[in-house]
Amino acid sequence: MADTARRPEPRYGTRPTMKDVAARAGVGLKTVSRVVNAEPGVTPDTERRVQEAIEALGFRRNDSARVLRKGRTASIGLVLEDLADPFYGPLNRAVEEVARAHGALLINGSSAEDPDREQELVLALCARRVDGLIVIPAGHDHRYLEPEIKAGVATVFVDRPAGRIDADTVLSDSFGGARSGAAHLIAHGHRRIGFIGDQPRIHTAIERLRGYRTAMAEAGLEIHDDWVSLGTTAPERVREAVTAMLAGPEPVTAIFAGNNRVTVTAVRVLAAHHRPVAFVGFDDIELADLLDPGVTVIAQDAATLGRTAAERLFSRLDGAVDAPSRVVVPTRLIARGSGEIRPSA
Amino acid sequence: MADTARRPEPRYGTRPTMKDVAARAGVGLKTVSRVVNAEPGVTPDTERRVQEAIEALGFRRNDSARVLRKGRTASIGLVLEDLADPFYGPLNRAVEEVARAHGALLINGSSAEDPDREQELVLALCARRVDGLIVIPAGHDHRYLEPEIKAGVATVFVDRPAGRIDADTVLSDSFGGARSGAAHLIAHGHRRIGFIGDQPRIHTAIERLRGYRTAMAEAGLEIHDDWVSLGTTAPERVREAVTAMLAGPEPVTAIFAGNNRVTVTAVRVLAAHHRPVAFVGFDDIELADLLDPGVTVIAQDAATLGRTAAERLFSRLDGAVDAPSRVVVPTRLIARGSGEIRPSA
DNA sequence: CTGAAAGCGCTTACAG
DNA sequence: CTGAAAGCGCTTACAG
Repeated sequence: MADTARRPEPRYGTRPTMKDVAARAGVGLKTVSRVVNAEPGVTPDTERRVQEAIEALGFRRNDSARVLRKGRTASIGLVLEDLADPFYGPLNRAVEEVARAHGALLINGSSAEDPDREQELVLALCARRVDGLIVIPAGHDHRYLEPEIKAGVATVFVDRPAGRIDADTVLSDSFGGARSGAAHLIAHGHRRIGFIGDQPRIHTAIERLRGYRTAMAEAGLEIHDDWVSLGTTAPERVREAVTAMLAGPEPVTAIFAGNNRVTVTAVRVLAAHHRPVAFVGFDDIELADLLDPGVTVIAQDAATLGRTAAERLFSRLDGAVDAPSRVVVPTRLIARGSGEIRPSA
Repeated sequence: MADTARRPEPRYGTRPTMKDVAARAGVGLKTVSRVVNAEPGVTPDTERRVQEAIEALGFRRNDSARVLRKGRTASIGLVLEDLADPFYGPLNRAVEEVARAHGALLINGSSAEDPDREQELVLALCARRVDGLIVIPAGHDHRYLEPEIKAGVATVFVDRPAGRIDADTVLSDSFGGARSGAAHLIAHGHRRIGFIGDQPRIHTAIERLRGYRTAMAEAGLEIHDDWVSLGTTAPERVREAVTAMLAGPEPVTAIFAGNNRVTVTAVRVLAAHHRPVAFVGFDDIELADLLDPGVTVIAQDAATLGRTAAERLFSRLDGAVDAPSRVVVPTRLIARGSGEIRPSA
C-alpha cells in the first residue's frame, strides 16, 4: 500500500527476492541461486550464510520468474465439461496424479458444454504457457488450436475427439458399449427399446446412438421414430422423454440411457411407473447395486481415461514425435437386475 | 530442436514475441503493447499494421511474463482432499465460477488427507505466486503459511478450520447437523444409537461426534463404548464397524454415519441385514431417495461452501482488511424413510 | 568456488 | 501519437 519505501526493508505485501538474500548474506546473486537450486560448488560456510539469510527474510523463490526464464511452466491445463459432474472426478484425479509424478501443477476449468467458453479457457491457458493441455471438447472445430500446437503446446483430447484437427485422443468405446447394452436388452426378449441420449452435437451421444441402432439392426428390429430422443440432460427434458416413450398404445418395454445424467432421472421416473420396464444405462453410478432392481449399466473407466491421456501428454512433453494416436478404452457391462427384466406383454 | 537460427524466422516450438511483432510491423515495442492491451493513443493505421503482424506471426501474449511485471498472477489455488470425491465437485465448480467472474484461473490439487502433501502443494502454489488460496486442510498446524499470508497471499479455509493460525474460515454446521440427526433418531424411539465417523484427526469428524453425544446427553441417554467407531472411510473398515454394532445381545437399533463415504458403505451393509435398522447419514448422496427405504440425511450445501469461501477470498484481494471471519453454513435434515424406522424390539 | 552481465517477454515511467 | 530505457525475479553463459 504505502509505496514510499525504496526497498531497504521488505514491506508488508512485498516479498524478498534473491537480490535481497544476496545483499543480506553478502554474496552474489548467482550464489543464492546455486543454494536455492542445490547446485554444487558452494562452500559449506557460504551456503550456511545464504540459508540463514533465506530464513531470516522468509524468502521463497518466485517460480513464475523462474519459469519465464526456463521456458517451461511445469503446469498443464485440463478443460472438462463440468467440475461438479461426478463422472469427471476420477478422471480429474487421475490426471492430477500423473501431473504430480511429473512435478507439474494442474489448472482446471469447466467449458459448461459451451464451445466459446471452451475456446476462451483453452486460449487463456495457452497464454499462461501451460506445457500441455488435456481437453474434453465441447466444440467441433479446434483449428483455433493449431498455432498453439505448432508453437509447442502438447494437446490430448479425452472422452470426445477433436474437431477438424489431428491430435492424440483417448476415448471410451461408446459405440461398442452401447451396442452391447442394447443387445443385452434384445437378448432378454425386448423388441421395442427406447434410446434417450445427450445432445446430438456431442460425439459420445451420436456414437452411443449408433451402437444402439446397430444392435437393433443386427437383430432385424425396426426402430420407431418415437423411440429415440436426444437433447439436454436436464431432468425435465429426460422426464418428458421417458414419460412419452411409456405412453401410448405401443409403449417401449425397455430403455437405454445415453449417460449418467440421463440414467439418474430415468431411473427415478421408472421407479414411479406402474409397470416394470427394463433399463440399461451408460456410465456406472453410485449405489446402482442397491436400487430395486439393481441398475444394469455399461461402465466406463474414467480414471483410466484420465491416466492414459495424461501419460500420453507427458510422453509428448518428453519428446515423443510419433503420429497422433487414438486409444479406445473398453467399457464393461454390469448386470444388476434392471437390464434382465423381460417384457411384460 | 535445431537451435541454430538466430531468430529471423520463428522456428517450430518457439513463439513470436512482442519484439517480433514490432519488428514486422515496423513500430516500437510499446506500440505493440498498446494495441495488444487495447490502450488508447494509437492511429488506426498503426493499429492495423500491428494487428496484421500479430495475425501473420500467430502472436499470443505471454501472460506469464505480463504477470511477472504486474505483480498479480490472476490465479488462485484450491487444495482439497480428493478431486475424485463427489462431495467436492460442486464446491470446486462454485469456486471456479467465482474465480472466472474475477478473471482468475484455478489451480487444483488433492491433499489425499496427508498433511505433508497439503503443505507441499500449498507452498508450491505460493511459489507460483497465486493471488489467493482456498484450503480444505488435512493438517492441524498451518503456521507454515504465516510468512506467505504476511507476504500478501489471501487465504481462506473451507470445510475445516485452520490449525494454530487465525484465518478466514467457512464451515458447515457439523455440530448442529449431527445433533439434529441424532435427535431425529431419538425422537423416533431409539435409545441404542451407533455413530460411525471419519478419523478423529479430522475436525468435522469430531464435531459431528460431539453433536451426536450432545443429542444423546440431552435425551438423558448413555453411550456405550461399542457404539462409537471412528476411523478411515475405507469400505472394509466401515463394514466391520457396522457389523460389530449390529452383533451381540444388545445391538444398536439405529446408526448415524459421519459422512458420505461412510453412508455409502453403511447403507450397503444395512440392505443385507436381516432386520431393519434406522439410519441417518451426514451428506446427501445421489439416488438416496430411490433406495428402499429412502436414506434420511443431513445435507450440506457444498456449492454455498465453495462460493462463500471464494467470495471472501476475492473481497480480501480487493482490499478488505477486517478481522478474519468465520462463516457457518447451515445443514438441512431430509427425511426419506430410513431415519423414521422405529426400533423393532 | 564465486559473481557480473545479459536475457526470458512483458509493463512502467518518461521523454519526445 | 510513439518509443527507448529500465525493471519484474529469476537463469544462462561466461569469466575469473
